[in-house]
Amino acid sequence: MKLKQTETEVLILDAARKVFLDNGFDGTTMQMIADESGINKALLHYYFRSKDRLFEAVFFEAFARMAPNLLKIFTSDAEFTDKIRGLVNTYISSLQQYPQIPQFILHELHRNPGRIIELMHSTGINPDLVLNIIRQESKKGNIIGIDPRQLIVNMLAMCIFPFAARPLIQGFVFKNDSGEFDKFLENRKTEVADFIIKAITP
Amino acid sequence: MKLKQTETEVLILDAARKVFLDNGFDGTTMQMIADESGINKALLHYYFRSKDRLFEAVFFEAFARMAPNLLKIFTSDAEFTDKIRGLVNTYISSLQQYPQIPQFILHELHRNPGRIIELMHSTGINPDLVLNIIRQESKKGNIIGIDPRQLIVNMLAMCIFPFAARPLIQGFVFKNDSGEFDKFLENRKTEVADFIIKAITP
DNA sequence: GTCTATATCCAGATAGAC
DNA sequence: GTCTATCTGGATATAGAC
Repeated sequence: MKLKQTETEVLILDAARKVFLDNGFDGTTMQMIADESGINKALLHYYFRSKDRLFEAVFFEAFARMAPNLLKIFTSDAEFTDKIRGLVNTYISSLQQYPQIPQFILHELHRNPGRIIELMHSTGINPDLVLNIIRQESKKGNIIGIDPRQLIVNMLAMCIFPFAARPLIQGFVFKNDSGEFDKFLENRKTEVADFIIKAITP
Repeated sequence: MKLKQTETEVLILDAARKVFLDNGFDGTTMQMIADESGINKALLHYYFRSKDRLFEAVFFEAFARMAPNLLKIFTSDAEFTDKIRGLVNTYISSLQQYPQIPQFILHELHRNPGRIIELMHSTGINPDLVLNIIRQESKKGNIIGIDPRQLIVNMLAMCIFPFAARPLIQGFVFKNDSGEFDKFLENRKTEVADFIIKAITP
C-alpha cells in the first residue's frame, strides 16, 4: 500500500513519464525532468532518491498499461470471434492514448532483460490460460488447428507493431502525413480483427 | 565510391556494430568500442572524427540490411501466394542472422525521426510499386479486396515484431527458454505465410 | 520542503610525444 | 598511425543555508 502522494510528487511523475517515454532512460537527464515539471533538480532527488528509482516508477506504470486485459476478455463467455474483435479494439484504442509506450517498453526490456523476471512475478500474468482457451476452440472445431502461441503473437504483432514502427511506416508509406496515419490506425481496429478471423475460421 | 578500408577501420566498424546494436547510441560509449576492438580510444576519433559519424556508418549499414528486397520478390512473375511465401521466408531468415537489428532501427528512428527523410532519399524505396501490385491482384480477383497498406503492415508486423519483442515473448510465453523460442521462429516462416494466405484468398 | 552551490565522476574530444 | 595525458562539458548526486 502506498501512502497518499503529495502534489509535488505527482507533478514530478507526470513530467518524468512524458520525458522518459519520449527519450528512454539513457536519453533522459534529470535536468529535462526538472524543466518539464518546473521543479528544482535537487527536489527530484529529495523525493525519489535517484534517477533509477524515478525511472522504475514510470516503467512499471507504463508496463501495467500495456499489459493487456487479455485475460479478462478471453475468459468471458462471448463467442470466440467476438473476443478477438474486443481484444483488438480495446488494445489498439488503449495504445492510441499512449502511442510511445510500445517502443519505450520494448527498448527498456532489451536494455535490461533481467527485469522480465521481476515483471512475471509482479503481474501474475499466466499466458497458459489464454493458450488453453485457444486450444479448446480448435478442438471444438470453431477455429482451425493452429499453434496458439503463433496466433497470440500474430495478434499482438499486428496491434503493437504499428505503434513501435510509427516513424518508419508513417515516413515510407504515408509520406509523413500523420493525419492519414491516424486514420489508418483507426481502421485497423476492424481490419485486423477481420484479417485474423478470416485466417482462423475453418 | 569509398576508398579501400584499412584493416584498423574494419576492426573498429566490427566492434562498433556489435556494441551499438546491443546498446543503442545513448547506451554506448567510445570506451566500450575501444575495448571491444582492442583499439585505443583516441584512434577511434582519428579514423571517424566523432561518435556520431561512427554511429552513422553502423546505422546505415544496418538499415540497408533490414530494408528488404520486398521489391525484388514482389516484381517477379511468380504466383502471388508464392511471393508471400518467399517474402516471409527470406525476411525472417535474414533477421535470424542479426536479431538485434529491428529493435535497434526502431529505437534510433524514434530518437531521430528526421533521419527518415534522409533514408527515403538514399534508399530510393518506392512503396507505391508494391501497393499497386496488391491492388491489381485484388482487381483480378486473386485475393480479396483489402487496403494494401494494411496488408503490408500486417506482413511486416508478423515478421519483425517477434524480434523486436523477443525479451517479452521469450519471457512470458516461453519461460525464457531460448531454444524453444528459436524453434518457434523457425516455424513462423511457414506459419505466417499460411496465415496471411488464408486471410486473403477469396 | 525548497533552493543555490558544489562535489564527483565520466563522457567525448584533442594535443602532442613518439 | 598510435599512444598517453589532458581539456572541457555535462551528468548524477549531495551539502547546507533558508
